[in-house]
This record gives sequence, C-alpha cells and structure tokens, in this order.
Amino acid sequence: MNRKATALDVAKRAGVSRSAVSLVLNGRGDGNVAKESQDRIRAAALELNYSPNAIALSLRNQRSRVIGILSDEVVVSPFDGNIIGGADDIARSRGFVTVVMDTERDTARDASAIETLLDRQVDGLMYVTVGLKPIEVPQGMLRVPSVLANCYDAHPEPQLHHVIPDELTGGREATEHLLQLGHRDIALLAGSEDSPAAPLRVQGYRDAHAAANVPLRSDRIFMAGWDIDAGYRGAMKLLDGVSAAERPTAIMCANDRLAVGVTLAAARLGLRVPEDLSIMGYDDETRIADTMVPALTSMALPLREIGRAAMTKLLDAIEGTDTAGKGTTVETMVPCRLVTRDSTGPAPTR
Amino acid sequence: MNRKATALDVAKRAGVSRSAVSLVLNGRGDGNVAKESQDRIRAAALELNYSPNAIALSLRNQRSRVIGILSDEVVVSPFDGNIIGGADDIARSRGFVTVVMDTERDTARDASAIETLLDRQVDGLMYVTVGLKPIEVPQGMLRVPSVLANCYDAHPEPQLHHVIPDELTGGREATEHLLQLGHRDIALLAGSEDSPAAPLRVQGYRDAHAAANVPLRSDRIFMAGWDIDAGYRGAMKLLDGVSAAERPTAIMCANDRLAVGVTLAAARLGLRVPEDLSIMGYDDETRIADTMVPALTSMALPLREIGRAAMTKLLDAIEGTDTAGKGTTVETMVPCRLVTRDSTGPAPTR
DNA sequence: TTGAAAGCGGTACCAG
DNA sequence: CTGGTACCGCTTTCAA
Repeated sequence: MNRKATALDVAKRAGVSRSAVSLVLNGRGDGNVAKESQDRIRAAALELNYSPNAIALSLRNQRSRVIGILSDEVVVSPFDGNIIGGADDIARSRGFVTVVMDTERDTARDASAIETLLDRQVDGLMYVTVGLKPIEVPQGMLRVPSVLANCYDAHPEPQLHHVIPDELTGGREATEHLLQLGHRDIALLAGSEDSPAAPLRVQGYRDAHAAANVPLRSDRIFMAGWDIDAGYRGAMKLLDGVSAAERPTAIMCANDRLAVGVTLAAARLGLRVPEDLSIMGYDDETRIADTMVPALTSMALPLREIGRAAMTKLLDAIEGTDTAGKGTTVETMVPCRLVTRDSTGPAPTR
Repeated sequence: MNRKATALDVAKRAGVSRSAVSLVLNGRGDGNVAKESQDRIRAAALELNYSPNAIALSLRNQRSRVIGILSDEVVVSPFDGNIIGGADDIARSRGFVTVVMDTERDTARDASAIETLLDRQVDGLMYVTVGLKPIEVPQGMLRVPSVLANCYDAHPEPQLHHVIPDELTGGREATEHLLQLGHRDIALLAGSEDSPAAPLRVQGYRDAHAAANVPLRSDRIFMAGWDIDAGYRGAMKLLDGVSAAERPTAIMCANDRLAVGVTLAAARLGLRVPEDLSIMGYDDETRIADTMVPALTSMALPLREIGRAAMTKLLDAIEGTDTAGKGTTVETMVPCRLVTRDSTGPAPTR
C-alpha cells in the first residue's frame, strides 16, 4: 500500500524538473530536452515503475479515455452480455477503457448512475439493454457523446444514434429457412407484445409467407411468452391429440427457451425431431441452442456486432472521426445470422 | 454539453468565497459561516444544480468512494450475474458506487485492468468469477483492500478474504432431500473436474449416503460435464433399455442444464417425472429451473448473498469497521438453499 | 465569520 | 534547452 511514484519523484531522481519529465514521457522530448536528460528520465521512470496518475490527468485534460456503459440488466441477467463484450473489444483497441454500471432495471437509478459517470469525466456514454426496447433517454446522456445499443429513443425526435438487430429480416429469413425445407404449415410461438422484437419477428414471418406465396393461417400464431413452460404449453396445444395431417410440420419459436419447451413436448408425445416436426429457435443462446438434443437451428442475434458497431459510432463521434456530421443517420441495423443445426429438416411427406 | 457548475460559480452567485461553499455543502457550516450566507449558498447550489466534481474530489482526498469489480466473465456469460447485483446493493447502501470491468477470461488482462482501476483511485477491489474456482491473485490487488467472490487464492498462504458457496453442504442436502423421499438408488451426473465445485458436490453426495447409512454405488457417479447434451447422454446410459428394477429412481445433477437434458431423455423414454424418475437440479438458474416442465427442484446457489457478504467484508475493511483485525478469517462460506418444486417426488414402490 | 493560500499530480506555456 | 508557474476543482488550514 506504499504510495505510487509521482512525476516529481521521477524528476528528482533524474535531476530535472517536472516539466521535463512530462515532455519526455509524452514523446515530446526531442527538440526540447537534452538527449542525456531524456535517458536519465526514462531510466528513473522505469526504476520507480512510474505511471501517471489517471485522476490528475482527467482533471487536467477534462478527458479520461473512459467510456461509461449503463446497463438496464445486462450484467445481472443471463442475456446479451456479449454486447458489452463487443463494445469493450473496440474500446480497448482504440485506447479507451469501459466501466459498466448496472441498474437492475430500476430506471430511477439511471440519472444518478449517469451523474456518477459524468462526474468522473467519462468521455462518452453507452446505454445497453437486455432485449430490444424503447427507452426514455436519461437527460444526462445528452451532455456527452452517447449511443444506444439494443434499444432506441422512445421519443418522436430521437436525439441519439442507436444500434439494433434487424429483427424483421431475422424473422423473415428464419421463416424462409423452413419454407425452403418444404414446410407449408408453420406455427409461430411469438413471444409477447411487451417486446418490440416480437411483432417484428411476426411481421418477418408474414412477409416470408407472402413472398413465397404460401397462405398463412393466423390461428397458427401465438403470443405465448418467452419461457420454457410457455413453449411446452404452446406445443401441446398445437400437437397433443392432433392427427399428423392437421398438425403443423414446423414450429418456429421467438427464442430458444420456447424451443426447449417445444422439444420437450414433442418428446413426451413421441414425435421425432426433425423427422416428424421441425423446431426453430431464435437468439442462438450459448450453451442452450448448441447443446440441445437435437441441437437447435436458431437465428443468432448479432450481439457482439451490435456492441462493436455502437462503440465504433461512439468513439468516432468523440474523436471527431465520423465522416459526416453527427446525427446524419440515427439508426444502425445489424443483420441476424441463421445457424443451421439438427432440429430442422425437410417437411414430412403426407 | 455546457460545462457543469463549479464551487466557484456557486460562491460567486452567493457572494462568498469558495471555502465557505465547501464548508456549508459539507455540513460544517454551523459555527463557521453566517446563517444567512449558508442559505444563500444552498440556494445558489440548488439553482446551479451544483454537484462537486468527483475527479477533483478524488485527487484531493485520495479516496473516491468507488469500488472496482473485476470479473472473469460474469458480465458476458449468462451465469452468476447476481453476485455483482448483491455486491452493488451493499455498496450503494453504504454510499459507494461500483464499476465493473470484465476480462472475458483473459487473465493476461487482469493486471492492466487493475492498474486502470487503481489509477482511478478505487478505494477497494473485488474479484468475481463465474463458478467457484481458484485464481492467481493479481499483484495489484494487494495494494488496496480487496476481496474475492466465488473464487479463492490458489496459493498456500492466501492473502485475501474470499466468500464462496458451501458446495459440500449443498451436495449433501440435495442428496438428503432425495433420500428423505425414499430414494435408495440415486445416480449423480457430477459435472467435471475442471471445477472445484464438482468434487465437493460429489463428496456431499457421499456424506449424505454415509450419514443415512445407505450403500452407495460408485458406478452411479458420472463426471458428465455441464451441458444439456451431456445430461441427455448420461440419462440415456442410465435409463435406456434398463428395466425398472435396475434403473435409478432419481438422478441428481450438478447443474440445471444437465437436468434439462435428463428431463428430455426421460420424456423420450416415456418415463414420467417425478412418478417414475425424480430429477434434481443445482444452481437454480433463473428462468430455467423455475420454468421447466415439470419445474425443477434445485439447490440454489446463494449468488446475491455471496456478493453482499463479499462487499460487506470489503467495505468494513476500507472503513475500518471490521470488528477484529483484518485477516482474522480468510474464508466466508455461504449456505446453498434447497428449492423444492415438481421434479422430485417419492420413490416409486417396486 | 471570512477569504487567501497551499496542495493533490499532472500538463503546457513562457520567460530565461 | 530548461525550470518556473498557472491551472484543472476541491478541501483544509490559517491569518485577518
């Protein structure tokens, strides 16, 4: 717990002034400080294991090279952590560090968390959520460059750039995958309306049918919820006691947990997957989709990419690197990615 | 992006000096500053929405009221986020804020992350991991009060206090639950040796058998791994084509994902849960154990409590509140908690 | 009761 | 090429 060496310590040891130390260690020694003084300074710095005090630097420069990440519940929940991972990748590669604060879905804490971050001179702010959702942008975010990841400004005149997954296309391509396998009766367990992602995925499902000119039965769409038991119950309703001719040949789920429930139901009913029933997940949750039996075909959310894109946008704004002026575009959409595994197959002939 | 008000701004507006502002706003006005000056100062501060600059404060006080949390992968992984939630609860209640940095399991990044945190004057450090594990304590952690959560110092002479779940008792009580239901042939899918939790849970399983005087078949224990497919395969080996008399009446799993796999296998084999087979999980993962069909009986990891206990220990050390001297105890064990749901029931009579 | 000044650890300007 | 000095925003001591 001994105090760290300061620039003054280095200066003394090298027999020069603090200013010289500052110049040399910041690479502006040549032409300002004698060659041999430079060497002595560098040697002294090394011996004392000197590194400048970040606090003092921030105070002086009014910049900290720290990006504050505000999470609604990404840290504590099992979901979407890779957004932060991706954001951190980019930040580090550009010489910034990120610090995360999680409000555990208590939006009342947003303002104070942001105030805390701002008080500590963060150079920028990123708001990241579990699941696509509209948010009330906390006032403080407008005081420094900021960006939204996986969420968007609920106001009619959005102030901040946001980066979100392209759920519409995701829903469409998931459906297309099944249509291409020959399925003509595809049920949809569609999550619930509390998430804006759900209706988008439903719309994608509709669009795919329309584009393929396949008639669509609205009674095949269920706003079932998001959890395993919901998937189980939904599947039971669709499959239990229904003849092969009348049941859907595929069930598309709005997330992987629903798909787990559906798989469970199929197993209980003695239906083989994918021979009798194809099951499609969404999200491609690590260690769920890839480890299910059979492994789940799923539409992967581009979490890492969202984090990377959002952080890139943010740092460009901070460093004035963005090509056009700020606010040119307000939205970046990142495509989802189909991951084909073993739970989907050709439609059974009947 | 207009600059924040400083103490000087407040002083000017109130027609006093900066020192007066400082005194009053820190509650040491009485007896030092005239009553009416105090009022003017407070009014001015309010009007200007003044809050002191945390950076300047840290520089001045050499303390920041910030706790750095270093995570191996708690943020990006789906697991154990509630440790951080619990830690944050305590920190906030005691006037500290936490900032989290996640190294995504790259221990090479530990040192630099800690250096960053230290450079920013964090008053304390907490290292938190996904899953119980021994760690190499990064040097820098010894320079400020620090604590380990869900992990422990791998060295023979541990320097830091750690808070971990009591896995031995957890394993024992999980087994006792099944024994009490009359099960006498309990298989164990035990995770893998890469986690120190696995052998402890196995030992608990053995202890419970010994205490109940129930003979134990070592060939019922499988180091199966941790994922759904591992549970599925393990269960198939135990159950498929085995007569009711020879198969175990209960399968205890080292985590909930294994239990999902087991449930899936049981469903495929036409076995009812819990009538024909009881299934026990571990971890009590949110939105898995509670939403399975049937809902999983599980041994809950006390994640939140671990975080709370660790942060309490840490803040006590920082504020010098700890009753005994530092380093009195080096370990805190937090008990796991049995959550009884629908996947376990009385052993079938045969 | 008040204000001036020092100092936390740096950087940057400027005179020598 | 060098060292002195002001300043970032705040607290604290000390003299008036």
